[in-house]
Amino acid sequence: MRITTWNVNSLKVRLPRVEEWLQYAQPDVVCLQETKLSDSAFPQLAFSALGYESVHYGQGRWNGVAILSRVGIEDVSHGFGDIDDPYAGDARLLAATTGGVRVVSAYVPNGRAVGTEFYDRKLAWLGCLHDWLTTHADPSDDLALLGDFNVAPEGRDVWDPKAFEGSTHVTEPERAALTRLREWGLVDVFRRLYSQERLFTYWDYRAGDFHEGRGMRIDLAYMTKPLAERVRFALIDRNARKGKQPSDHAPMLIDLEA
DNA sequence: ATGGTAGCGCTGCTA
Repeated sequence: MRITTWNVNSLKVRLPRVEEWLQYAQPDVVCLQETKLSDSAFPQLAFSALGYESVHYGQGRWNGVAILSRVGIEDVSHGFGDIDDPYAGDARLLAATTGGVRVVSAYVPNGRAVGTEFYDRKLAWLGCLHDWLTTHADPSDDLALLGDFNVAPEGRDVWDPKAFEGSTHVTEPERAALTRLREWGLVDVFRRLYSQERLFTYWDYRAGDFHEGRGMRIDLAYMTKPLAERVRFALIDRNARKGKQPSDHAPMLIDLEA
């Protein structure tokens, strides 16, 4: 089973590229972030025509998450449920069971700048994600949490650690929030396969960052240990960041045996 | 070179 994640930065603009990508990448499951659509504007029929069931959780304009699957979708839920969401009103979390796996598509708040209320609420949101996992899942489950985490887990996950000093995405509290997720029972399955630097998923549109190699690895696949044991291959599809009207993020593919 | 681009939507915000 091929499970994937992609921050598309507007599904309205990106739909032709997503359709093309579905046909050559042949994913079984796709987690999307930043669709920037309302549920009523979500192009369910376009995906259906390509053989995918889909579910979407969106408010329009900003945020928005979706899950596509060609192996069935059941037990859909969105948001943190009973847990008080520090970004209430934003559509940032969607879960569904597909192909025997509990799949979660997540769009972690950006945080804007250290010391702002947005940064504080980003940390709180990551705490809620941990609490939601501990109350809705078990480390022995086959669970995959994929999405745009807006945190680079380590120094090797940014093009130049010195350039990021004092910035969001690399601070100790953000990294500690991710460590807490892993300590509950999740594995960064891409990093487990590849230890080298410069394996990025995001490049700012500005200043030629993509072509200059100035990126970050902030789109992650966190899987419970039973599922992580089934990972056979992983890839960041940098080709999808090239050409006309790309997203600023590249999609990531994870192949599971059986 | 003290910046730059993209998307939303119509003025400036968000990333």
